[in-house]
Amino acid sequence: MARQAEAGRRTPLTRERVLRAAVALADGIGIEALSMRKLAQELGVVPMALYKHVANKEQLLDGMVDVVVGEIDPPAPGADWKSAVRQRVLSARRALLAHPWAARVIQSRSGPTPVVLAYMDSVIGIFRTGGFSVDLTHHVMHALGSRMIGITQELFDPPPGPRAQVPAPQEGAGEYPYVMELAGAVAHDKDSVVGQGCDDQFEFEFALDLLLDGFERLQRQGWFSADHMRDEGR
Amino acid sequence: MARQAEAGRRTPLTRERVLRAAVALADGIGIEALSMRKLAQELGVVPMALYKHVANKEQLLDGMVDVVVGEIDPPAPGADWKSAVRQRVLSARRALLAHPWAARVIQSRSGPTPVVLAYMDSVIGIFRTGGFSVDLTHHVMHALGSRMIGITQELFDPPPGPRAQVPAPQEGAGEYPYVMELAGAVAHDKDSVVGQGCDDQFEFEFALDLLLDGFERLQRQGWFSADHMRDEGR
DNA sequence: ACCTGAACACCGTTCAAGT
DNA sequence: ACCTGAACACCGTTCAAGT
Repeated sequence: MARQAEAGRRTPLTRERVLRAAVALADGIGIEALSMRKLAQELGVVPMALYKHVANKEQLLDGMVDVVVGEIDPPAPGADWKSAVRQRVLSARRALLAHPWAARVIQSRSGPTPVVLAYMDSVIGIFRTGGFSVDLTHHVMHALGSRMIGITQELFDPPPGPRAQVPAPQEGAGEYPYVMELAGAVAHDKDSVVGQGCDDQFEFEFALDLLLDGFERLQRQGWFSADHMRDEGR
Repeated sequence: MARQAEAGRRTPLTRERVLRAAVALADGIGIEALSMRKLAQELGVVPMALYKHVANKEQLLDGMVDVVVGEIDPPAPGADWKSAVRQRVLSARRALLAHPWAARVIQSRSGPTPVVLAYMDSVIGIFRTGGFSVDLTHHVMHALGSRMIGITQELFDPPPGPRAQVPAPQEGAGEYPYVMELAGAVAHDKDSVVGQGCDDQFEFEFALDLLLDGFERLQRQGWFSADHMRDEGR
């Protein structure tokens, strides 16, 4: 840390350097612990110096998201829409998994940065050139939601340490019979993988493929949203 | 506010009263602005008095989630699994929409409270009594993710004010051609609803039904996860 | 034994004073 | 003109002093 601070005093501060340091710091100490003050310290700089390169903390977080989104592989040329989308989304997931804070930060943003917008544009483009109507593309993009960028929308964040999200077997066995049945079966299934709960990659692909298969079915049958609207009002 | 503070001094503080006040305050001023200090002030009480009823702010947020989840309608008896799940999830969505901060707070929790666990148990129960295997139930619960509790997994939070998430038509028209095409079509489609962007309810039900239809198909064909595992390792 | 005010260790950001 | 230290207006929570 002392060495980094010293290097920081030599090399001039740039937006790029600020963002990369912020990403590394968040990787290290977690996003909640990341503060302007600590980031400045890490760069061997007075806190106010950061405000020359980012307007405020919100803009810092935007920039950090851009760094992570920049790590997503470019789209594979010449693939059919289904495997192209699949590949893109799974690559996004890999990028996000490398930065545990990224999914949460992306979701806390109130709007997309140009970099994120470009990513979305490319995914939309895959559907459109794959034969999807504008209408259907619109709805499938909503259906993908943040899964489009590799985010698993689980109900609870994966606990950082060893799994202990479900109450111990004896307690709650009567109150939550179905939860216990399910938890028991999962534990038995995966007892080769010590301490691990569910196979998150499998679950992610399961849901993704379910959606992609659904999209394919709708596209083939020429689905159009007007067919499904319930009355004039909408 | 002065009247509330006075009433607060009379009525003894209870966990219930603290939680209800916190929910009302978050509804009013937003979750970011909710602080232990402001909540205490609203109740006409010194900040430290709150710590008699909630251990810390995390536990306060847990309690607030429980209040919202308590507003979800009980399961409809005698319905088939598909409409029972559908009804439950849409009711959860109604409850969450009444408290704009709720979805974000639920997702920030690291584990389920007993109240949330009971909700999950009831949804799992619908699938199990509807003929789903433990295995398939496990995977469809993951596929539903937080949609199970009515959360729309959009990439960005719905902007509070009038929509302006996409850059103005002239700028970025060349850089994001597919985004612009889609945004243009949506704007044209819904120009009866002034200022509104997408029909969030329609999008939510579109994705939900896509998933439920997929679940039904898998259940009918006796899907089993082992068929789809790629190698021994998992 | 209970309650509570002051204090602690932080924040992000402003701003005026110094170079 | 630039840079930066001190200050402002907050946090959640601790803790010792007062009743």
